[in-house]
Amino acid sequence: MSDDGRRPPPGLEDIRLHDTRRRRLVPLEPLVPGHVGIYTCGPTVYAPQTLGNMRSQLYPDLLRRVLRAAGLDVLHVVNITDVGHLTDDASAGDDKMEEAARRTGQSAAEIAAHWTQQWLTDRRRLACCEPDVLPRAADHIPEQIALVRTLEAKGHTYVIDDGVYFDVATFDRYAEFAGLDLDELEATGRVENVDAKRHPADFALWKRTPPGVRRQQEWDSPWGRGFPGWHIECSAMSTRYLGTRFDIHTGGVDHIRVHHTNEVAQSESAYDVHPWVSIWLHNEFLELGSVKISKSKGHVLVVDSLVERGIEPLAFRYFFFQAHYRQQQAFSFEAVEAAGTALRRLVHHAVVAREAVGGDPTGGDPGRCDPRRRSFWSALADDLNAPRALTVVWDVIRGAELTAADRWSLLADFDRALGFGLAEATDPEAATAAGSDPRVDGLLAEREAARRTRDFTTADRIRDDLAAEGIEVVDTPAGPTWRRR
RNA sequence: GGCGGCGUGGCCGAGUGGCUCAGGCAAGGGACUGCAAAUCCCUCUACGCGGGUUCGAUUCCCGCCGCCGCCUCCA
Repeated sequence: MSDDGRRPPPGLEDIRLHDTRRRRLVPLEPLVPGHVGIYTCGPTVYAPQTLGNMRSQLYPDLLRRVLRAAGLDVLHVVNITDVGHLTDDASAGDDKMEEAARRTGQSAAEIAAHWTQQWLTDRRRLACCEPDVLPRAADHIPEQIALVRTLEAKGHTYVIDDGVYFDVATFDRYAEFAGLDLDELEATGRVENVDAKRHPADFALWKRTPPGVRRQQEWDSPWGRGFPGWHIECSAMSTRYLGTRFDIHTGGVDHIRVHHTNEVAQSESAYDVHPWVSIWLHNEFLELGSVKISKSKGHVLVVDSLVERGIEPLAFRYFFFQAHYRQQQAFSFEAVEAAGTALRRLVHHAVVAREAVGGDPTGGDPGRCDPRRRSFWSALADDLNAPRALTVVWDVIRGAELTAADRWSLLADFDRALGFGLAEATDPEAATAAGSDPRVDGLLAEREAARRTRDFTTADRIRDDLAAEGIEVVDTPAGPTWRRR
């Protein structure tokens, strides 16, 4: 799986990433040399995951690909939240899964299974590598209870009717991670929402099921029947698979303030570690703009929204690469279509080069290839600067001095990060071979006859008719060919 | 209100104190074609506004305007 034993390609010797905690670029220094653990906040599976959500899957995928290309042994954990994610922080808030079950009449388990599958399918359609571990919160209840007990034993919790809460006053660094002002937070007047909580920022570790209520998802615990709070699952599951300290934690910017702040508080309090996570990565949002309007009509923007418009999912992957992950990116169908056009051309040129050298990626002149290899990988080593990496791709495609061997050796190498599947791709511009459809062959022969007699009216009519059914006629010196559009 | 970010050519978007400052898409011109398509070549348009620092700012500083995000669940 990994590129063990390989030297990193030129430009990828020193990887720097933007750490949210330190608010600057920092060098990647794995806790265990040669190995990197990544924890990615995955979906809460009560609803479809939007294209915006998928952005926070795409950049960890790019990250893991880059790290593997660098010769590191990567363990990528992506969690599935199938319990405990509250609709609201107040005691009135309910579990999202439970609420979805009530709303749809399906069981929480059915809902979770369905949306988990949909999400995995969408990930694959965007060419994201399968996670190495895909832990589900509901499968890790004992770990979560154990962690709450540890926190309780160390005096970081208190119990109220509603459940067990983390006492942020017991963790000095609470405000540090997100640059919070706790006094300010206290003064903002959310007090009426927090009931018996000692501080507005205190958060649920375990929620008790009220007397007389029966939940679909509930477990016995030292604090009574109930379910775990949302934040505790990430601390518990990351520890289970990556240890009490690990290298990289990813998520969306929206998580910095609450979710990740709380994860840090729990984990550093329970394990007496600091920093718990070496590097925190957060992606900015996809800017939906006017598309938001359609969301209120009940249409959410998902991978299938693209497919319905005839846009292939991989176009969105290319679109994602066009902007830096820490920058908001303006979404529009037109922009993704444009990305799709660019990708189609990219694949075309890659396949032409690949065929020309019989698929052998080991050719290429070092004098011409190495500088470009360095440019590409050093762009990605610089906090995953995919837009800059793409410019190298186009330089490789357009560069007149490059041979097919140069091109394919470079593009095959680059595709380890890009993930467009260039080694297996078929040429999107390729013509369909004669003989594959007798009817089309017949029409083309008819058209050729018309062309020979310079009866272009007839010839063009035949071409137009074929175009109307999605068949594009392509004339070549060797005769006409065609392809479906 | 607090915190953070952003405003670049028709669109999406990199980047930089000066060196012809990306790349893609679109558009225009040319080659090729009977005409197209695809491909190739060429071209165009830029750094929100006002000050300041500087020999020189799109890039640094200040102010203003506009946009977005987080602060409640959210990727």
